[in-house]
Amino acid sequence: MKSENIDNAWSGTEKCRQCAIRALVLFADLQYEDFCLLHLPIEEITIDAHGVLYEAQDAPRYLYTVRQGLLKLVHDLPDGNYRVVRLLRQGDLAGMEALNHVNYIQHAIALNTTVVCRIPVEAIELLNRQTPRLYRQLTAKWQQIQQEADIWLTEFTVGHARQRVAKLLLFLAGRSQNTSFFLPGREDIGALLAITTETASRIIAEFKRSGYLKTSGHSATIDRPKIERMK
Amino acid sequence: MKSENIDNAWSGTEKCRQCAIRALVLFADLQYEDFCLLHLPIEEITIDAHGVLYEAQDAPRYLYTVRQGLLKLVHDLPDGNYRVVRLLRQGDLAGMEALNHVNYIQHAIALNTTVVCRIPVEAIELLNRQTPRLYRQLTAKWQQIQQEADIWLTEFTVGHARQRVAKLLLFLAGRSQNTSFFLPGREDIGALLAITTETASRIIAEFKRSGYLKTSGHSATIDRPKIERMK
DNA sequence: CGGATCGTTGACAGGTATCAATGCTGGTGG
DNA sequence: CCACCAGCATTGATACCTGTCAACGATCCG
Repeated sequence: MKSENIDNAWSGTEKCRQCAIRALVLFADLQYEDFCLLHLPIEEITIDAHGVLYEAQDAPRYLYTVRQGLLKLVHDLPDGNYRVVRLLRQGDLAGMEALNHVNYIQHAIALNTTVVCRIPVEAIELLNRQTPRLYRQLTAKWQQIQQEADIWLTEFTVGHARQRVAKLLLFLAGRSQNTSFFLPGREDIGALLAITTETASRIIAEFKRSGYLKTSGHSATIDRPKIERMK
Repeated sequence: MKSENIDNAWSGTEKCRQCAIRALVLFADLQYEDFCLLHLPIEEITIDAHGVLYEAQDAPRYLYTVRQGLLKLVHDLPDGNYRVVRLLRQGDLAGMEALNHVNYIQHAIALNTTVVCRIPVEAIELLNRQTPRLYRQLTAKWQQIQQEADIWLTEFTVGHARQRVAKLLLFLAGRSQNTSFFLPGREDIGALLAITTETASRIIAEFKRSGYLKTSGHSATIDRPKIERMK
């Protein structure tokens, strides 16, 4: 389920400096001498679909940067159901609770094959003590999370089920044109939008019949203008 | 609408040190010498019900600590409706976006008479450069906001309208027993729970008829066990 | 006192949840 | 390689809930 490619500290650090998505992530502002302070290993971890990155109540020892793939943050409900409270993709951070030594609040589960960088909390804390340049990125990430949570609340929990599904599809399709994206299972779509699995299925099926959406396995493409009009 | 009691920097600083809710807020960890670094005025502002603390798109120059009262963060929707994305009360922070020099995202509006401390962003930034002791509180607050947003999402947007109203009442009543609390107008309740004003009204009225809820103006008390059972 | 705003209630239509049955498909083992 | 199975997706029937539109009562404030 979880296959780790372990690098030693040095090569991990070196990889961080050369990271293709560095601008997106935590270490964007760091300079050469800052990287030299990183003595704890940052590991790149690959998780298969349905694999668990961490569970709620796990000891919060790591912070994760998503390099590829899609993760869901799952909040269990007392009645046995669950709600997906966020989707994480390239450049997003998972497990920031760890920085406050609070247990993880939700489960982080991969929807498709996902690659993350696992950063020990102590590495962040150490770096924070030595250089001020990390804080800006940290607070920026926090605020981004907050902002996205608010958008989530106003986009995905308001209006009729058809409109919510349309918005979700646009979110999943992202900014890229004509490229395919990962379409979650109907149960997850339901948990994302606070609708039932059956309703999610009906609407997805309807979109497919109308030609607004084409799928092949979990890969999908949309007719963007048509979907936009349903919002 | 907005009545300001302006203190000069020194007395404001002195008041911060002696603040009754200091443990709840940003300056909990600060020591005497840290307070001496505060050269910018922190003002205490009183806002009447329906008063506006700030509006989305306002220049983000201040951060606010809620000392008393209740604020709603309002997100306008394209269709002219609005959604309340958070409620702020004693010890909460409003306008943390300002720390990242991002315009305020929502409107902050008082539900009842509210007292806040207005802290200039530069004061925070200055303090951050001089002492590391503020960061822990700041990140703790960010994380609290994130966590509450997720709880909001799972509590207030899931289940039937009756259950949502029950959860909201429990939230508003807080931990205190038998004390009255502020009950927002039906339109706000609707915007909080993603239900219509009419549905909110029906359910509140039903709770009142059942004796689970007693109101007098905007002041209310609940029969906690009964309400708990409706969740 | 009167008007404006807010809260309550009714009737009805439409949407969604629920329960249940039937297709579909990818993966497994013979 | 194929048959089979388990899990997922789809679809139908129905009841219930909520949104919508509309009217009326209550309350606050000038």
